[in-house]
Amino acid sequence: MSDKKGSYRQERANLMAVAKYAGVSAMTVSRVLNQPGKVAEATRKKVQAAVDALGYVPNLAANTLRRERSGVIVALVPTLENSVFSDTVQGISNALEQEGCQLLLGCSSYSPEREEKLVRALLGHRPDGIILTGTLHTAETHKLLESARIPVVEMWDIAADHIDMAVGFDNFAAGHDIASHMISCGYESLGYVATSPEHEIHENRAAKRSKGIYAAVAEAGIGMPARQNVRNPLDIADSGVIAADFVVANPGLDAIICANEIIGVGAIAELQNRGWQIPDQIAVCGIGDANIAALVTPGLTTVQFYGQDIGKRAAELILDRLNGQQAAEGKQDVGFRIVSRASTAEKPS
Amino acid sequence: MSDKKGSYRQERANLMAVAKYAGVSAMTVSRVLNQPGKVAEATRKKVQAAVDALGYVPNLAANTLRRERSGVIVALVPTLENSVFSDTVQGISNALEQEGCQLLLGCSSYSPEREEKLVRALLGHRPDGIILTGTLHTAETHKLLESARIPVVEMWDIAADHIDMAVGFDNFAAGHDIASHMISCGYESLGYVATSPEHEIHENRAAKRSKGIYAAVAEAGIGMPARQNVRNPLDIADSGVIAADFVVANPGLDAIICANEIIGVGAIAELQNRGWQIPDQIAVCGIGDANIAALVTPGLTTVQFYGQDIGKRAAELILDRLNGQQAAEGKQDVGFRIVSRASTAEKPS
DNA sequence: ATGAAAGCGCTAACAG
DNA sequence: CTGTTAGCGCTTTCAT
Repeated sequence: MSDKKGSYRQERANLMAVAKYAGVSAMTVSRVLNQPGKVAEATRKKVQAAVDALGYVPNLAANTLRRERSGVIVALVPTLENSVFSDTVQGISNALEQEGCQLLLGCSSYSPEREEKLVRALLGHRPDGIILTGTLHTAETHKLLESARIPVVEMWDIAADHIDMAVGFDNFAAGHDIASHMISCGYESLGYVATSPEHEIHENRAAKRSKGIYAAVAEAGIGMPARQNVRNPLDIADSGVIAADFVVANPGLDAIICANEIIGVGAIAELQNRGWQIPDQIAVCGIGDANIAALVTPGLTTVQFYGQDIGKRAAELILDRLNGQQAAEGKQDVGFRIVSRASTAEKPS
Repeated sequence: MSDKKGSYRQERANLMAVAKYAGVSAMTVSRVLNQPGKVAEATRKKVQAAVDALGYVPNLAANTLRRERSGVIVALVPTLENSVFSDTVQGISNALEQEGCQLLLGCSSYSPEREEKLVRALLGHRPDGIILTGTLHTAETHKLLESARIPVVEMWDIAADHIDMAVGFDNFAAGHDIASHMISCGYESLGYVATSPEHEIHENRAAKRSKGIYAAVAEAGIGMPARQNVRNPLDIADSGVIAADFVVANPGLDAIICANEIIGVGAIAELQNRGWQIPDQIAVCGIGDANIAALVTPGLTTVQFYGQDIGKRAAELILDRLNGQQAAEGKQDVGFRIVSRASTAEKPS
C-alpha cells in the first residue's frame, strides 16, 4: 500500500514524489529548492527532509525546457593533446564552476566541418553560451550561431570581425615579434620549419603567425627564410628529424624558427644527436603552443601564450553577459610574451 | 499575416513551426528526423526543406525529458593540467563522437567533496552514463550514483571492489615494478621523493604506488628508502629544488624514485644545474603521469601509463552497456610499461 | 505562505 | 504512411 517511506527500492524521485512525501504541493518543493526564503521555516524543513530521504535530484532537462536556461556552456577546442588547449579548457571549467555552470565539451580536430556538426548537435542542448576556438567557421556554423541567440566567444585570435565577443591575441604580431627577436639577436639567415600549407588552411592562426614572420623578415631586409614543412606537427621525433635534415640541407642557416614547440623541441633533440651545437652552430626558436619549451636543454626560446587565462576570460565574458553586465570590452587581448632561453643567443656581429 | 516564409526575423523554430511550414503534423516532422524510413519520400523532402528553411535545431531538453535518454555522458577528472588526464578526456571524447554522444566534463581538483558536488549537479542533466577517476568517493557520491541507475566506470585504478565497471591498471604493481627495476639495475640506496601524505589521502592511486615501492624494497631486503615530500607536486622548479636538496642531504643515495614525472624532470634539471652527473652520481626515475619523460636530457626512466586508451575504453564500456551488450569484462586492465631511459643505467656491481 | 492550472518541446502509443 | 492524444518534470502565473 504505502511505499511512502521508501521501504522498497524507489524509482528515481521527482518533484511530485517529494511533495507527497512531505505532504505539500509540488510548487512548494520547487520553492524550497529555488527560493527558500519564500517558504515557512517549518515547511522548509519538512521538504528538505523529504528531499534527503528520497535522494531527490532535480531533472534539469525539465528545468531547461521550462525556463529557457540550461546552465550549460559549450566549448569547442581543436584538440586536448595540445597542452595549451587543455589549459584553456581547465580555465573555462574553473570559471564556470564558480557560477555553478556546466561544461559541454567538443573537439573539432581542426576541422570546420566537424566543428559545424558539433555546433549543431551541441546547440540542441540549449546552452546558455558557446565558446569556439579561432575565427574560421563554415557559413552554416555562422547561421546556426546567429539563430541560437546566445553569447558567443571566439578564442585564441583577435580579428577585425567577430561573431560576437573574442579573447585572444594578435597571431600576426606573435609571428612578427619572434622573428624580429631573432633578427635583433643577430641571426640573418633564417630557416622556417612550418606545419604545412594544408594545415594552415584550417588553422589560420598558424597562417597568421607565418605571415607575421615573413613580414618581419621583409622589414629587416634580410633574405626570405627557406621553408620546410613537417608532415605531422604534433610528432616530436618525426618533426625533429625533418627539421634536422633541413638544417643539414641548408648549410648557410644560422637559425631556424619552428612553427610550434613540438617541432622546436624535436629539432633541438635531433640536432644535438647529430652533434650540432645549439645555439652556436644553429639557433632554434619555437612558437609556444605546448608549454614544453622550458623542459629541454638548452631551453627553447619561444613565444609564450596564456592558455588558461584565455579560457578563464572566455568563460567570464559569457557569464558576464548572462548576468546582464554588457561587457565593456567584447574583445580582449591577453597578449603573449617572448621568452628567450638558451637555444638562442645574442650573436656577436 | 504570414511570416510563413520567414520574411522577418523568426524566433527559434520548434517542431510545430516546422510542421506548419511544411503543412504536416508535428509527428511527421519528428519521424523525418528520427525514422526517415517510415515517411514517404515526397513528405520527407517537404519537411526537410522546412527544417532547412527555418534552421530548425531540435530541442534535446524536451527529447531528454520525453525519452529517458540524453545522449550525454559525464566524465570527471581531477584536473586537465596533467597531460595524462587531458589525454584521457581526448580518448573519451573521440569514442563518444563515434556514437554521437556528448561529453559533459567536470574537474574535481582531487577533492572527493568537490566530486560529490559535481556528481550531484551533473546527474541532474540525466546523463546516460558517468565516468569517474579513481575509486575514492564520498558515501553520498556512492548513493547518488546508485540511485542514478546508469552505467558507471571508474578509471585509472583496478580495485577489488567497484561501483560498476572499471578500466585502469594495478597502481601497486606500477610502484612495485619501477622500484624492482631500479633494484635490478643495481641501485641499493634508494631515496623516494613523494608527493605528500595529505595528497595521498585524496589520491589513493599515488598511495598505492608508494606502497608498491616499499613492498619491492622490502622484498629485496635492501634498506627502506629515505623519503622526502614535495610541497607542490605539479611545480617543476619547486619540486626539482626539493629533490636536489634531498639528494645533497643524503649523501649515501645512489638513486631517487620520484612520485611523478614533474618531480623527476625537475630533479634532473636541478641536479644537473648543481653539477651532478646523472645517472653516474645519482640515478633518477619517475612515475609517468605527465608524458614529459622523453623530453629531458638524459631521458627520464619512468612508468608509462596509457591515458588516451583508458579514456577510450571507459567510454566504450559505457556505450556497450547502453547498446545492450553486457560487457564481457566489466573490469579492464590496460597495464603500464617500464620505460628505461638514460637517467638510469645498469650499475656495475 | 501555499496551491492549482497550464504549458515548455518532444515522442510513445495508439488510431486511422 | 500520417495524425491525435497524452504526458515526461518542472516552473510561471494567477488564486487563495
